[in-house]
Amino acid sequence: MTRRVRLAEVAAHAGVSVSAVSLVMTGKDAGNIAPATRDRILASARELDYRPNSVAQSLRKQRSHAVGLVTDAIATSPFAGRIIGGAMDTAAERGYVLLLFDSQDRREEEAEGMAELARRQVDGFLYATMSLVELATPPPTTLPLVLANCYVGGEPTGGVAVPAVIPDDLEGGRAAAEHLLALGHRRIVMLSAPGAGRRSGPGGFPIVGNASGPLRAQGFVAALTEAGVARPERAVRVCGWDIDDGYAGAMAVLAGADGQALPERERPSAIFAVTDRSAAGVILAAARLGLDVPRDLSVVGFDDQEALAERLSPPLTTCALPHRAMGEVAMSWLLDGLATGGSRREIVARDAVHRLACPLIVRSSTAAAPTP
Amino acid sequence: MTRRVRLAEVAAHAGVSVSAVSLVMTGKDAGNIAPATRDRILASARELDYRPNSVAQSLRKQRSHAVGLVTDAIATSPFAGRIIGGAMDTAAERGYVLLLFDSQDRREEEAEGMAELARRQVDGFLYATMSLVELATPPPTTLPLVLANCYVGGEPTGGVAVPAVIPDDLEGGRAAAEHLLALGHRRIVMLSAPGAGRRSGPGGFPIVGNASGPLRAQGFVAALTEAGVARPERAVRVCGWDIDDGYAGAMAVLAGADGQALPERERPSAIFAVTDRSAAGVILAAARLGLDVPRDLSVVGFDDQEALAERLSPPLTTCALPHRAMGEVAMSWLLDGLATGGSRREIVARDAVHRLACPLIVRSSTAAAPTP
DNA sequence: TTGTACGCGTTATCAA
DNA sequence: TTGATAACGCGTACAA
Repeated sequence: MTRRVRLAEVAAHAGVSVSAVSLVMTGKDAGNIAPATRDRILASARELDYRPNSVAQSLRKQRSHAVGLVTDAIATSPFAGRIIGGAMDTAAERGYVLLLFDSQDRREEEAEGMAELARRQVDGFLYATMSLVELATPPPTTLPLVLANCYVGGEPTGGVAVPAVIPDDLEGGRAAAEHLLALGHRRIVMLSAPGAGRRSGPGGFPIVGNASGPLRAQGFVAALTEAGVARPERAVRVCGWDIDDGYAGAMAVLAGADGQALPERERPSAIFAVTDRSAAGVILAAARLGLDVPRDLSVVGFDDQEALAERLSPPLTTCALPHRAMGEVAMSWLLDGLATGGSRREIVARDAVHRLACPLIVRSSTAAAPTP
Repeated sequence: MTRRVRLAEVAAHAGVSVSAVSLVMTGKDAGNIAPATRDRILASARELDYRPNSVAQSLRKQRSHAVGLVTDAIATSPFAGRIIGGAMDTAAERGYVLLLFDSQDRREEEAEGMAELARRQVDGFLYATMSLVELATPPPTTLPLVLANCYVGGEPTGGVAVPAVIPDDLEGGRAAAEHLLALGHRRIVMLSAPGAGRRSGPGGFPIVGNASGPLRAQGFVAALTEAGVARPERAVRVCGWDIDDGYAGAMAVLAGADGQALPERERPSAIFAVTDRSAAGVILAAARLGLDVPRDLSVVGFDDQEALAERLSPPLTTCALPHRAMGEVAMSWLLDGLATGGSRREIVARDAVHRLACPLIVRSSTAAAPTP
């Protein structure tokens, strides 16, 4: 165990004062320290393997260069962890480190978790959620704050909005629908998922609920409406987020009471599933019914979930959630704000909520509609 | 923005000395501070909302009560993030906070990432990997260290082994096989995955590779051998980890050259897939072939992956990877070690590598073998 | 029982 | 161009 080397030891080793070493280590030596002295100090530092103690630096400079990463379940979620990757890389690039607090959906613990991190003198917070949710109230902190994958609904609290970076689920839904329409599909069903249900733990700040299902459906309906499809709202069925939900939904739509596939004209030629998992259920249902994807049925998913969308048989056409980009952009905003003074208001000076595109990834689960 | 309150301000407010406040705040007031004074101090602290500055505490006490959580891709992985959950809860319970560094599989960055955290004065490290891997060399640090979901292969370096907590994949594989055998299956195929391929980035420490596939296969073969099944090694096919791998593997085993399902006696009555994802592919293949699960084919997976195993149609019988427990146990070891002196040797005093059971979760994808 | 003084490792100010 | 010294906020021996 190599002992920790203090700055003072480097000074002694090089035969100079601590301030000289400090100036050199912080790069403020230009015009202050003779090059020869500088080199001697650097040599000593290297030889002793000196590493500045950032705890002491934080105390002295009143800046920790650490930010709190607070998440609801993201560190344990199937795929949204990419937000962490983006945030971490961006932070590391700029010399920041991440203090993690994941409430694992016990929202009432978030307040004390954030308080603990504040006690640790984090310079600001990134608050990220597993799925797109509307928060009824901002996370409880007075430190600089940026949201990722969530946003504060309603009117700005106290006149100051909380900056947020979220995916553009609505446009994603529209893109998915337009892709199918362009392929000639007209009998299209969307398997959606329930929207906002108000939730909140005791002592936790309230959230309004998952918002992405309805948004995707809204974009879907808009596209169908513009294409002149009659009564597109009826094409939306509210099922759920998971494989079994997609399976059940597809069965209900594709099969008759006898459990056999309906005749081609009576069943949809394409299904837009609200998640890749749901789409996996659809593909499974199609297989059970003897329907070939994409010949008999086109399927579009949403999320571009790792190890799923690309690996299905056939590989799934889907809308990619820009998780990594959300992490990067949100962290950039936060650090920019910290650099230029740190007041939350300055961060907000940009758009309060910024939407990132969900690009459509076309794979093999979609094909032209059968010609009538 | 409520200004930060220092201990000195509390002292002034309560009309006492700083040391009195300090004694009370650290709980060392018994027999030192008059109860009345104590209450006055507590009242002032509450009123001013005083929070001890842990940066200053760390500097003074030379302990940060922070540990570095270093991961290869875990924060961004489909399911292994449960390790983080377990580690975080255990740490929080004991007043520790987590500094996150995720290399996102860029192993050459781990050394400098850990160095940065060491600079931040973390008291120790938890090193966790996404999948069970054998490391050729321990992560580069002299601080107390515990591994989760990975272990250092070969002889202990420098005479001191690195403590590790890993899943017992071998016993899991055995349990899966025994479950199928108990159901009367004899024609069982395992769809395994390739094992250790030596990897390493420039400057990164080498790892030997993923070890769980071969271990699961080894347990599987052992069970079959004990049951008297002939040539069980031939029952293992090396495919891959993902849905498409399982799909292809199942097709190869269940279907003939014409793409139709083989007659019952010529195909396996049960398939053990190396992961739940692979098992999903198997189920999909069975559906395409018109085979019913579990009537015509029993399927067992491995991992108990969230939002997958339980949500498949039918819900999947599988071996649960004890991710959360690994995080908890590994963190407990680390913190115990830190408490009792902190030398790595003391942590090792327990077993160097501890294997956690992978309990079999029986759901609906397995049933008795068809009677001959 | 309370208060004083010093140290933790660093940076910033100011004098030499 | 350098070096001594005072903070940063807290913990703790030791003196009062």
